[in-house]
Amino acid sequence: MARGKGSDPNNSSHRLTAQDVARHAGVSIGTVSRVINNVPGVTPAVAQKVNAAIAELGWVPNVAAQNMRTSSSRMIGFIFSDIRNALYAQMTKGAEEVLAPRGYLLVTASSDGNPERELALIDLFKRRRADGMILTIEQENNVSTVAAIGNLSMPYVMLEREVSLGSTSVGADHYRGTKQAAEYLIRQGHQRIGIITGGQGTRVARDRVRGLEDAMNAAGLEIDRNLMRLESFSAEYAYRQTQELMGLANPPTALLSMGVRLLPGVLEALQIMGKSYPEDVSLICSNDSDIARIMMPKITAVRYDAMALGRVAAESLLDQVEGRTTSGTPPRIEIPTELVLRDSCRPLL
Amino acid sequence: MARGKGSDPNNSSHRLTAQDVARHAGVSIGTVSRVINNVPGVTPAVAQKVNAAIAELGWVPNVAAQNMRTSSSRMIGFIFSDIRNALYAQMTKGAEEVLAPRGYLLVTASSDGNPERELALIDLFKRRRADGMILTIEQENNVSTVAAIGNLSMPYVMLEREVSLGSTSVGADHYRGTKQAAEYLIRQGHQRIGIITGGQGTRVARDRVRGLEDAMNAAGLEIDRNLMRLESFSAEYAYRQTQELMGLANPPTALLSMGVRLLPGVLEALQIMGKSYPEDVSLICSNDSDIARIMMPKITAVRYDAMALGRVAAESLLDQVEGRTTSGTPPRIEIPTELVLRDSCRPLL
DNA sequence: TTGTAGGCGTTATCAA
DNA sequence: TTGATAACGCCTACAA
Repeated sequence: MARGKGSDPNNSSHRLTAQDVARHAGVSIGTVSRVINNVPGVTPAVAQKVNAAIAELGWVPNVAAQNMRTSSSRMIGFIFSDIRNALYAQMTKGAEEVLAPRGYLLVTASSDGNPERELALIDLFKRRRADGMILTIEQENNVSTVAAIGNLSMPYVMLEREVSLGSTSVGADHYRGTKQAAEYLIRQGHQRIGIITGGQGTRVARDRVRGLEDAMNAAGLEIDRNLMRLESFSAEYAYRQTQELMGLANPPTALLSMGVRLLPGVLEALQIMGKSYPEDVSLICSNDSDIARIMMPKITAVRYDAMALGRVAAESLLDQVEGRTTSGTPPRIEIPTELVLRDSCRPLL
Repeated sequence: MARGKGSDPNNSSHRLTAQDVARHAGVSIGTVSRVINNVPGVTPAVAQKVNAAIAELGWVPNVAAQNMRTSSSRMIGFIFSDIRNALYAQMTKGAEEVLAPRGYLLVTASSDGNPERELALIDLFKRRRADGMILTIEQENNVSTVAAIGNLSMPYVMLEREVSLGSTSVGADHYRGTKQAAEYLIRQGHQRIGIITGGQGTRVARDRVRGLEDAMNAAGLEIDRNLMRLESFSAEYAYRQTQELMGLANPPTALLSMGVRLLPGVLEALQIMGKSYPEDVSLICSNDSDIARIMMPKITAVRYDAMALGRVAAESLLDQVEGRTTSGTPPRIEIPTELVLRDSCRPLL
């Protein structure tokens, strides 16, 4: 079943090689190789013959053999927690868009955020002789993970993560994004701003918290640590923390939901408590999503281009892989964020 | 940058091979091979020595060489339109969950629904000597695509698609899912049921339309073809068609939104027209999603397990790859659907 | 411009 | 049980 016999005319049971093509075309194997690799200096007529033979026999070069000879797999590994997270799917699409046209195979692998699995995946891509890797690990400070990365003998790029190894890192400007969101709320008179986010031990989380703090400090407002819930990106976490925050004697008047998967949890919690936004609490989310656009009222969002993140990471990685690393390669590349104003915030003034 | 020197102690500039390990362990290269492949019959003490040498040198076998020798890549290709579609991300995760533990690498590739790109991707996986493929092509009746699939000399499984080549196909039971949804609406007194969906030329679309038709016929209701909008899965399409349908002199009293990406378009159209559900129109969507659960009122949905789809496809494919194909392999495997009742439908009686 | 032949790093067969 | 050695299919000097 589903095991065709191919379109091989002289259907011998032996797998086709360049040698067969050479024989069929009446040339040598070297010429076949030159033709398929576009090595200049082959007589057009000969190339013609070879291509005809290739087409007629239906031969495809054995990539394993090519890889072995050239010791390059033309394969890039991309490790993250879970492809079902829309963010990673978008990054994957972006990376694929730059890698595929250049002949590289992008291979993604989900770690479920498990550090041991991350180690195993890094090892996997080493065995598979990937030409490079894009890494979005769970914790930037996990010793064994960082050690494994440090031992990597291939180029890599950290995506939305940063380790102290001097490696190139690509990420969105969450600092500015969060600061801008907070400033917008503060301008509307909010003084108690809650934040729910995850990614502890990553630059993403640090940048967001710092953005909020800097905005508060600049406005001379007091920071209430109890309004910061920083332990997870899951919807369930958002659900519980929203209930806790809104149940406080002195609840926040505005809430920052920073992380794609959090918003459904926040909304569900508000619904079950009979609270509504922006009346009971002003709401800003990150990243932008269908939900933010569709909900009534529509939800103000910190938006950034996740596909660009993947694209830029891939480009930067290829620069390293192909040895184009311009002397002053920036160790950090930032993708801008944008505050999309909608109807989920209420002025308190 | 990001180019470690590895943990290789005797840091020679030459890449490690099994030969180096053999020398270091004082055995022959054949023994090294036997150890890493767990070939029975190696003296434990010798295996010990070899493993120590491997660890000390930090050697990892060259997969390209292994692939070439064994002519197996332990790689499975998965082609679909776009990884950003949540459905494909879920299928990918499901497939990865069965393939990874068994040592197979899952490689996904987005075709953007472009038949030419599908052809190129099929060719790509042939060159890369994939051990098998999971295919979710755009049109089941595209001659060149089907020809390419027919010429495949490797096992494959069609996922949510079906071609007349006798190949195994895995899919959700959209027929029953849609029929059940329609019956539920009919029981509530609806007689004019609109449907928006895409995937023309795929079994998915045929099954859905047939499900609706059978339910209508069984109830002795007349089918209005003008209420069927079957051309695309995009949100924009849903947006336009919803407006058209609801703007009809005699609009549908219920609407089936069959396709993950359609719902936001439907909702946006209703909002802009100042219509609301279930008052102005009853609504059922497929697949279930955060949006369906979070919107107020919550939206009744045809749910199915997309990860299971990926899992089952991968298992069925491995059965073929590893030659386990039980004589009576079912050519079609169906994943059940379930109607999740919520608050988006209004009885007309 | 084209042919020849060595070697890439494994696995697997055959002896020892 | 272990060692030597011939493939696997291609690329690439080097020769012709």
